[in-house]
Amino acid sequence: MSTVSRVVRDHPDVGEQTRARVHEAIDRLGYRPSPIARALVSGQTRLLALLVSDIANPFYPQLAKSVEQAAKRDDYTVIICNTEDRTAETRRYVERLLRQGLDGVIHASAARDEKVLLSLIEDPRRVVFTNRRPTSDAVSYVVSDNRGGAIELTRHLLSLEHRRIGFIGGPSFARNATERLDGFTAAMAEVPDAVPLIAQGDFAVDDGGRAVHAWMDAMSGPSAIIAINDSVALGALEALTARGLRVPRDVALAGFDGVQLAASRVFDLTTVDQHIDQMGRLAVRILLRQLADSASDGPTREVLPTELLLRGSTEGAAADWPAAREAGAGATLAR
Amino acid sequence: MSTVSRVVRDHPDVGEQTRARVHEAIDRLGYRPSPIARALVSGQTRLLALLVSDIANPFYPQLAKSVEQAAKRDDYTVIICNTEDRTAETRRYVERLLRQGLDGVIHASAARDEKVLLSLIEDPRRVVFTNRRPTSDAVSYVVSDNRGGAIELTRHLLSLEHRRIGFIGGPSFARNATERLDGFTAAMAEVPDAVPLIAQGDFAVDDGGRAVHAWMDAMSGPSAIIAINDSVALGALEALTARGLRVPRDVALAGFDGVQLAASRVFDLTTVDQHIDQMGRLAVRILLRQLADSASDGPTREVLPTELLLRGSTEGAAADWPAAREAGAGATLAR
DNA sequence: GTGAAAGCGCTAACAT
DNA sequence: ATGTTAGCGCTTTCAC
Repeated sequence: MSTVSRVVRDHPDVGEQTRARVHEAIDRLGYRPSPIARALVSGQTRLLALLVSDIANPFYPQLAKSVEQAAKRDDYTVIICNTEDRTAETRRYVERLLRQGLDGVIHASAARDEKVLLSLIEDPRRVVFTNRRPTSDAVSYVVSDNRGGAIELTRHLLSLEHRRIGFIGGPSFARNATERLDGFTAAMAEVPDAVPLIAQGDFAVDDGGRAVHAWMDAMSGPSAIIAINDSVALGALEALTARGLRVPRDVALAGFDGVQLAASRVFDLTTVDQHIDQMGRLAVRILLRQLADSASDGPTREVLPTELLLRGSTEGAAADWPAAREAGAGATLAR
Repeated sequence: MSTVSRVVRDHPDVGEQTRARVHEAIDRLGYRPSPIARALVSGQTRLLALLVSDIANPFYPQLAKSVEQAAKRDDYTVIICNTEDRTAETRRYVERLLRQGLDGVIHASAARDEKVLLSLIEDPRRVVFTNRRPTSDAVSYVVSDNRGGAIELTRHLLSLEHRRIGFIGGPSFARNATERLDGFTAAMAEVPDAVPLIAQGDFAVDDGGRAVHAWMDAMSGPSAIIAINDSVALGALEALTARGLRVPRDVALAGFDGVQLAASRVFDLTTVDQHIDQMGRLAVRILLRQLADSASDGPTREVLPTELLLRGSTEGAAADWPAAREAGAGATLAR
């Protein structure tokens, strides 16, 4: 019995021929070890949780796909958990899954739940943060260079002679949002007559619309808008369209993330590509390494470069504000 | 020990005061039963799998959300599995998860993998199909009235005087696709001079574009297009836009599913609403009932009514074909 | 009604 | 190098 166990797990202490005989018997009987029994004694289930704030945001399915693919190569199963940025949800999921024998967690939407998660898990090596940088410095993470990406994008808009630039931000508890805002602010400060307009949002499509309407109602609209992510940019595009403003002729528009949808000709949205797949794969690799090595070297911190993807929504020449504001019909899309 | 077990599971055979004493001890010691040990002996893990063909198709995240929410009310955890419509993936997932003690499966993308799944699971009461109707009649399902929805949509287009109507279909192994095609064909047959144009696709965004280009290249374009789902409609819209054709003025366009994105003003897409949330909730309810009741009444078969959502992409009057085909600039969106 | 004992399918420690 | 033994934390007979 224990010999079988040794063979199955490729333990060295087993004779050549014994191993062969056991292997023969195994696939003759169609024997499969029970992960449950194994989990009971070893405490390892090969289950990972991926925490995301909103699976309906196209960014997360893309991330989930890459995480899932990377994990399954090492025979791990990924459970996607929708936190909606609510700490209670994080707690519910993690408490439950921990009892189920969860091995590790990738948190792609660290927010106010960061401390709860860390205290629940106890061992910080069982967690990797991604997308949003954690505040704790005892834990590994893989994030994009959000600040740098925002700077690059903002400078591009400035180079197009935009001066009044609106930034539709995210919630202050999300580090990716604050870092992007920070980059925006820094880049704007480099140009004397640049006027930054800042709106608060919540990563949701509707937030984009709200911000646009508020600006335009106040007759103080920007000539270019940067949205905190591609979904919000979509909401902004909707609102602009509804008000008869054309992109990019009346208002330039850019997003952040680089979701596939943004590349669609219908949006043709300039955005900052996060290389989502790479980020997901790397997060998995780091986590699995930490789970395997008992050696406790410090946390791994990766900041991936972003890539500015120039598309039609910011194309063309300077914007002289206030933008032409013919009401009514046919809003034209990029190009 | 066994008494504790009885108390935890609300077993009747336990004295009033004993129960009280045990409860007291339980939350004094902070005792939590181990699902793993429980699974080892009972064979039940409260784990469900949700099989989907492509999590990046916005339809599935929406479905997953509703399934997940419904399941967690009964303390079940849902694992989302991306099959990409490949039987091998289904087998991999299900074999693995079964060993992990999977309790049940909701398959939202039944395809060529149907038989494999059923043979792997053995007990058909552990499976519920949704979205795509299965061929087996031994198993429960919840699907929309795809045929009826397609008929209603097609008739609407016909009532707008469209006669050449294109249908961008899905793969023949997907029952929802064939049922929709069937409805389309039936409705077209009701009108003598109606000319159905049929293209094959694969539920992906690109398929919409391919079909449009093929039709338009052949100079035989339809005046209205029905896409097999909202994603494909997006692809079609892209392609139409690229060719300088305006929706709905030059070509009317409609989708199927009712994903949130379709409601966006940027698309303003007429579509057939599947009531995704309701479908997901119902699938869970049926599955959990089957898992609980050992009584083996036959499979439950639910066909939910769809709802035609009229929006700007099919708005307005008759289309006289061939559509105006000015090349070049500014494609205008609906409204 | 309650406790004792066996055992779910493995792994780890120990003996051989 | 291999077999034996003792659990992992529960549920389930089976006595009492």
